[in-house]
Amino acid sequence: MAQAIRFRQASSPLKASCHQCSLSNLCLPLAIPDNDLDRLEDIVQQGRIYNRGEHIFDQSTPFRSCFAVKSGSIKTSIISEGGEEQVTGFFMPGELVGLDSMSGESYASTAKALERTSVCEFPINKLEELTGKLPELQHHMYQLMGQEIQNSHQLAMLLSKNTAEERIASLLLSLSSRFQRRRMSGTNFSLPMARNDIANFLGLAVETVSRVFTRFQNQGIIRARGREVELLDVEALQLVTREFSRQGFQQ
Amino acid sequence: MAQAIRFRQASSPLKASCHQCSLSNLCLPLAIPDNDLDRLEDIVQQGRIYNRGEHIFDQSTPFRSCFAVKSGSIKTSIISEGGEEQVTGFFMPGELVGLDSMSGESYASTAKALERTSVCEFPINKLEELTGKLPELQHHMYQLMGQEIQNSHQLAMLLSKNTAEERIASLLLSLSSRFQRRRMSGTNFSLPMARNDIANFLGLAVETVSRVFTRFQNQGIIRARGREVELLDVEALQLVTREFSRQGFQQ
DNA sequence: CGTCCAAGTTGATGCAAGTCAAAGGACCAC
DNA sequence: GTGGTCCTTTGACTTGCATCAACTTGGACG
Repeated sequence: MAQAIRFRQASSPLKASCHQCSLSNLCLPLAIPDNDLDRLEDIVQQGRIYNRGEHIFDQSTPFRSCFAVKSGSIKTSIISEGGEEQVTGFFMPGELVGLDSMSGESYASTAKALERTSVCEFPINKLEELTGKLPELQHHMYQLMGQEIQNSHQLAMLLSKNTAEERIASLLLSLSSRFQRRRMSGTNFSLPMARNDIANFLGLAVETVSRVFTRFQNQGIIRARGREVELLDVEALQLVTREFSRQGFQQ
Repeated sequence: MAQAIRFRQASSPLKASCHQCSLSNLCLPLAIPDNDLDRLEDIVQQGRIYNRGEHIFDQSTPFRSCFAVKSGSIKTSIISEGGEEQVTGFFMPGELVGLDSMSGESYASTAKALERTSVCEFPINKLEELTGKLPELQHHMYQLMGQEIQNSHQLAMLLSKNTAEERIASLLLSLSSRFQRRRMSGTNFSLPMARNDIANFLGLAVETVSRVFTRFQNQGIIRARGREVELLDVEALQLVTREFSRQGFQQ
């Protein structure tokens, strides 16, 4: 057992190759000129593989690293003193997890693999050091964090202003476009998360999520069997998300 | 008119003195060793004074600068295509506004003075350049942005899980502790924002906010006349915010 | 000092979504 | 196979808060 741990520690700082990674146009390398890419590779560690349900980190873990999803997907959530969970995001390959934790000693949230998932690990002290030397990378980090704030603000807007149907339509469209950016079908995909996670993320009850799914299905907007989803009428979905705003104007 | 504008531009890069600023223990200087403080002063611009209701920036303004509140207070909000507003934050002296905009060409939100307010302006290109040279400052920026993400996640949790009473109690306690950190009374203060802003921020109707205020007042927890608020029983307020979480455990 | 308009309060009513309950699936272990 | 567990769906009922409407307060201003 002690040996196993030792072995893990010793083998953990395995160098990852950003040069060969297919995600280099989505992930951090995107911000770095080719000739500096080695310097990022020098600090990246090949993370291990997590099975569905395994924690990458939780709120009691000391904050050491940010993680880029390599394959699979991750959900992050915060858990209140009382044990209440709020899902704060879903992360797909190429996306960076842990940015919200940059302000403290421990992680600010909990990250859990939604399926078999592999990650790359960026030790934060080394990453900060590097961003101090590569202005483009620093700029990119600011951009990513700014984007993260915006996402969260959008979520707040969704939660406080929109109906169940609007929230779910928004999520489906968001997932769709993110799948598409990863060269996967934007109309035919498999949800990485359970209904429960969707419900929690969107501030709804599971039953409500389920009902809206069947309602959309009956309207011929989507087709859903379990986690398999097919968007049959994207425009209709977009219309649902905007319906609310429209009311402000006409009529 | 043209002259006035010229005059403004010429006089605008007025140097602010961080050395003498009373907020140096809250604001950016907090992260900088004394002997480097000059370098921050070199890039800060003394911003102008805004009257209640004036915009510091909005979503159509090209993103150039972050602003530190010097006196007064600011609310930020995002406005959807349909014109729906979601208040995303209230900012007090020493706090930095505009971090959510670090990812785009234009500001991601709109900032409005809630009262007569003065600010310091940090041009973003110069700030980035400086954080590249001062690791402590870079670290602090990451911390601030991480904190901003966390705040927003907390808001999402509040919006999706908590009752009207819990939301308002949370806001009052948050304001209280922030006033206190600024050496003002934490139990006797004047709300900088209107009921409307509170309602919007917390995802409630104005009427609900009003009702909860009077309910708290009848219970002897607070005393409120207009914007003047007195917290009579802070523990009771804390209890309200935790009531919800408790239910998860006992009984 | 009265006028006016925005901001705040209070009451009555309706509805979207939560809660409770129970019945299917799907998947896994044995 | 068969039993168990977890996830999802569906139905019946309940409720917190929004909405609508009317009234009050307060501050700005001529």
